[in-house]
Amino acid sequence: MPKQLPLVAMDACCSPLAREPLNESQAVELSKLFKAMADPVRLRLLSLIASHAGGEACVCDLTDAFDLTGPTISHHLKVLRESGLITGERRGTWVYYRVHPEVLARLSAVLVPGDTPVPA
Amino acid sequence: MPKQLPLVAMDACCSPLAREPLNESQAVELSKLFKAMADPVRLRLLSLIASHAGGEACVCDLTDAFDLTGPTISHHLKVLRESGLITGERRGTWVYYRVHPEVLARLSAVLVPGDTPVPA
DNA sequence: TCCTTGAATAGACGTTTGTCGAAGCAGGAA
DNA sequence: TTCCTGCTTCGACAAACGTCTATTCAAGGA
Repeated sequence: MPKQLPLVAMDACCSPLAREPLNESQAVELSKLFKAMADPVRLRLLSLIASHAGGEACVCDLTDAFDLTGPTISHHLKVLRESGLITGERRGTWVYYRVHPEVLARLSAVLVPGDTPVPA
Repeated sequence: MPKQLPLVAMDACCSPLAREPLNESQAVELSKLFKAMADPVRLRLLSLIASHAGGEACVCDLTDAFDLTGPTISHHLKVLRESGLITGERRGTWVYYRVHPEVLARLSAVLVPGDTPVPA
């Protein structure tokens, strides 16, 4: 319901870092993903959602895990959403988030030399 | 010679994100690595070094690839060094950098569910 | 010795980011 | 309707970040 944004993440990107030098736009795309993960709170949010039973977690669960205000958690969730790493869906009173594992897998593949060249 | 700093990266960290929730200190450690990679210039530097013949590149090669001043490149290399992703060595007039592939591999493993639990 | 060149450090400056309190919106219950 | 609760948006502010110029250091060559 927060209207899924660009989803830049999906077409990001690139053969492994060590195979050939990234060009500038590839680097910009990739850096958006890394930027989204470059915060301890967001990493924990991601991990909480990913490891939660059923593959999704509601915001209320997430907020309780931190000493931060609601708006701050909401802000971090928005950053993760806009980077394409998670999606949120409202069901009745609560909003549930789940991760996009393919995006994490892509990112993972970029870091190591052995993996998929770039499936599409 | 720029004196290898903490190398925090080596003991960072963690079973895959989706296996169990990261605790706070794990998240802080991991976020340092992601922060180091959360910039297009640093990603390209990393990629240039990793993909360079012989596995190393001298600063002069790197500087030429960007429209940025020497000090700026030097600053980014320092960030990468302090995160443990690369090392620099002076040989005569030039300084050569190489990446630590194990650190990238660790990071990669954290992102996907299937991989090594956490070898130690 | 002095000079030149490659690289790192110091300090300044504008931009981005993380956090908050206050206000707004969406659903459900009375 | 009105009220309450869960979540998001808005606006502000301090801290962190990326870039620059000027300076310093390190190594070699005259």
